[in-house]
Amino acid sequence: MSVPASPLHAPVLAWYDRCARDLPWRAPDRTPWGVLVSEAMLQQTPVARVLPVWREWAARWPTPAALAAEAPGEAVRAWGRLGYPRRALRLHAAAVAVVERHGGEVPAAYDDLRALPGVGAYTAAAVASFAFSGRHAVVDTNVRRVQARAVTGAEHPAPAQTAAELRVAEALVPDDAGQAARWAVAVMELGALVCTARAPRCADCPVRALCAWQLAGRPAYDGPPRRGQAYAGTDRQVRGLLLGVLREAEGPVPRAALDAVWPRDPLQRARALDGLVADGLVEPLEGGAYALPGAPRR
DNA sequence: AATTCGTGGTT
DNA sequence: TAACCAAGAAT
Repeated sequence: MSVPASPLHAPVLAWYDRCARDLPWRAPDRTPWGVLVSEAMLQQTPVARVLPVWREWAARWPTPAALAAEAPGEAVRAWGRLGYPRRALRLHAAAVAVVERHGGEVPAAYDDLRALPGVGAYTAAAVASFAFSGRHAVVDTNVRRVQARAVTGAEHPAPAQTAAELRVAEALVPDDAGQAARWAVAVMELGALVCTARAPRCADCPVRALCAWQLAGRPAYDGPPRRGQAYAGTDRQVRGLLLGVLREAEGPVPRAALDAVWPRDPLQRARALDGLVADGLVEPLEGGAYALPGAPRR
């Protein structure tokens, strides 16, 4: 029997039991691989856009071995418009690594997960917690925001994660591993549904009475300015346009078809294409055509 | 440690 | 409408 270490635990856990979304990667029949796929897709991409793609992947590649047997370009193609397509490449590489290093089973240990391509501190902790009920501090943008408000009393967390934040998160992890896993998913869900960045639904918050930000009178954010993400006209936009052509094409695409999507700046276009090739997202073929990456040669 | 890396919905 | 924001990772 574990004693709650924080008054936040009970209300947040009760709220989660009542209000949690019914997401397929939380279903009883989920697999660790399905959890890992969901976490990769959810890095910087909203749940609503991940759902249909995740279902497609779950049906097509139900195991790491199934994905590992495909050409990496198929993962990039099936990634669709989720954004940051390097994630698709890394997830494919992670599947290969799981087959080679772990006999095709997604590992449960944090360090083994963290060593997989595309798996950073957050994702390793999330998979270890959600798929294996491991005891870890799972700190994403939602958790950072909930902590900033409920614990620290600030409207927004600092632009980058601090050591102090991690200490707060670790101090909040319940002693019992099963409870820790429930807490991890619950506090994250609270940040996603109630303690949102722009217009928090404080009237629906289970810890409103305990929230340091509420008790301080909801002071406005006074930290360093948070930079936005420019997109129009950037290399990222050009890369997206180029890769979009290759994704939609059945086979190799002539150079001219790529040139057509960004005619106004050949220099930038070349830089973007070179970058895609350097990242392994695009393969130059003999004869001047381009394609999504095929099976690695050995 | 600061940048780079997509895409689209919301306000 | 332009800005903001979304379960980050790698370098």
